[in-house]
Amino acid sequence: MERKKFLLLDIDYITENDRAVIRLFGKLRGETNKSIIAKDKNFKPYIYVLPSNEIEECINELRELNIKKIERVRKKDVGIIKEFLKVTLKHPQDVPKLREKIWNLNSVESVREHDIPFYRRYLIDNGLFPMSEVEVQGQCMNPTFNFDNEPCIFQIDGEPQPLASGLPDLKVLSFDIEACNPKGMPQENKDPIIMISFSSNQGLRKVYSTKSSSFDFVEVLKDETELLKKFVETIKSENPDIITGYNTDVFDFPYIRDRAARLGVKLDLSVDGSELKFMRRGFANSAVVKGRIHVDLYPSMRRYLQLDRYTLERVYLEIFDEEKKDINGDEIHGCWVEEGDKLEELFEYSLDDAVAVTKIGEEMIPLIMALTRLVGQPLFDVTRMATGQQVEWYLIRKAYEYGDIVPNKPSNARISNRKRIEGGYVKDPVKGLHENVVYFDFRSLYPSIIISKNVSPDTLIDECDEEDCYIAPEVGFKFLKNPIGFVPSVIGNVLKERVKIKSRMKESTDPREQHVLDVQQEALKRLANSMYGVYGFIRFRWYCLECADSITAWGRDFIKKTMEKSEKNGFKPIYADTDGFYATYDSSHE
DNA sequence: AGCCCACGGGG
DNA sequence: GTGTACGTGGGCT
Repeated sequence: MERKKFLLLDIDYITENDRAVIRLFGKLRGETNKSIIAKDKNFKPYIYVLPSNEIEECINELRELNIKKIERVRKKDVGIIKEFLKVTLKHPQDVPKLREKIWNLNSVESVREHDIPFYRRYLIDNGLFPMSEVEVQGQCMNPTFNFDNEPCIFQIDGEPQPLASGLPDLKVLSFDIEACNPKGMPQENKDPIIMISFSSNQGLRKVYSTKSSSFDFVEVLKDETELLKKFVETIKSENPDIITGYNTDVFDFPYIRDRAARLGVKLDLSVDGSELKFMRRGFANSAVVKGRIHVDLYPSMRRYLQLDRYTLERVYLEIFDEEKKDINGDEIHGCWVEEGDKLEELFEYSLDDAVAVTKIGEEMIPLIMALTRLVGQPLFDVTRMATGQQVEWYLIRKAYEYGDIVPNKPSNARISNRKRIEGGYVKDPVKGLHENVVYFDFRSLYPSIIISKNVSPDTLIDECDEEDCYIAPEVGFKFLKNPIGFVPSVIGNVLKERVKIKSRMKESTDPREQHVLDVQQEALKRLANSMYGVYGFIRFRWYCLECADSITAWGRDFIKKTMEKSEKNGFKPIYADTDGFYATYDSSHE
């Protein structure tokens, strides 16, 4: 029996002989650039069933559906302990097939945790965190692997163990393609790809094109087919852990897919030899390269920066306070046909785009990784999740730890019935130019209200003695003082953890360690910040209108009282919104 | 005011 | 893939 330690990059499952097999994609520790695919056949999909009254009858009805494994379990549901049935199924795809049938049984009140993807369930139940270290025990399936980028296939036998891990050394490869059309955006049915640029965090700088250049970073290829083959070859030989680009989910990868399909080029970019795939994620598709993490930086930038526009140039300027070389889209065709200096400029611009992406990646990926380790879902997924979703998956993991059954996602009908909540207190601004302006920041107001008033769906109560609960002003909703609610407890732990890390930062004398800790506390801050408005987010599993209304009511109350106090101390409030208020200071007051 | 639709990024 | 998911601003009615 062998043990392997590796950095967990990604996870999925495949079906072998009708059985679901989890695949952990990783990078072996100590062996640089060596990939591993660890397979686990021992994990089974399951759901929870809440019986309507007679539990034995429910078990019998489930048996009639040819379900073999049914266990009685006691779990909390919005704070109340209930007896559930844990129903184990054969294959993840049986869940969507059977849940409707089960829900319709007379003896069934509801079906729970039926929409947690299989690989996410695996991560949660085994306590594994992507971008952290994992140890597995088992046997190597291809012990003869010696080829440079051939992954080690490993059969897991026993439970994978999560390990504490330091900062991994990852290879990040960025790319950018150019194609052009005399007017407007290039069309994949007629406009060829004219160049592909690569840049890596290990110094690679390369442009491949079907036209030549005097720059030595440019290599000419005889046609577009060769260009696309070179694209595949470069990714395989560089063997990056992360592939980055800007808007690559929507533009570069789909364009490459379409051109490669026309020219008959196989896009086997993945670690397991499979081809480039696309996953539907609502309106936007995302490009999947198995075993490598494709990070389209565009959605992450939208989330992390507060800007008017999110072009690569604008984002670059914001992060580095430096203008990036830019060629207007409609000039590219001119540069390409005109050749000469204009073409040389285009080569420079194309490489510069790839390099800019690498630099932005180096800046942002540490934070993205810290957030990934918190949320506990694959980095690929986390970069494409809205912040509300990140909070939700964080809470789903916590619910598992706390022994709580996760609330179901609201149906579309329920979403349209849910009301968006009334905002915070807003005071119309006093017009004019003000001097000596100070800002009172309340951004931490909402989480502190949630914690101090124990605002949670499981502490919300209709009738209660006044001394045993907190009563929200204006709206009058009541929350039990004890026990501590699920969400307040989780937010409390996030804030406590952040305080701990900040104090470790102060104690540390190693600037490298300080930086790592700083990124960690920043991720915790962002997570806590995202928890502000979650009760009012209509698609949220823990949506609670009473909670949201109560929080803003306490918030308004608090802001008004603070403003009154500040006036007594010589400040004149001039404008207030939910997050704080601006005031001028009258020095004659002293 | 409320509904529908297009847009973002990319070349 | 235990899928099918955004938020907003403009034009129109």
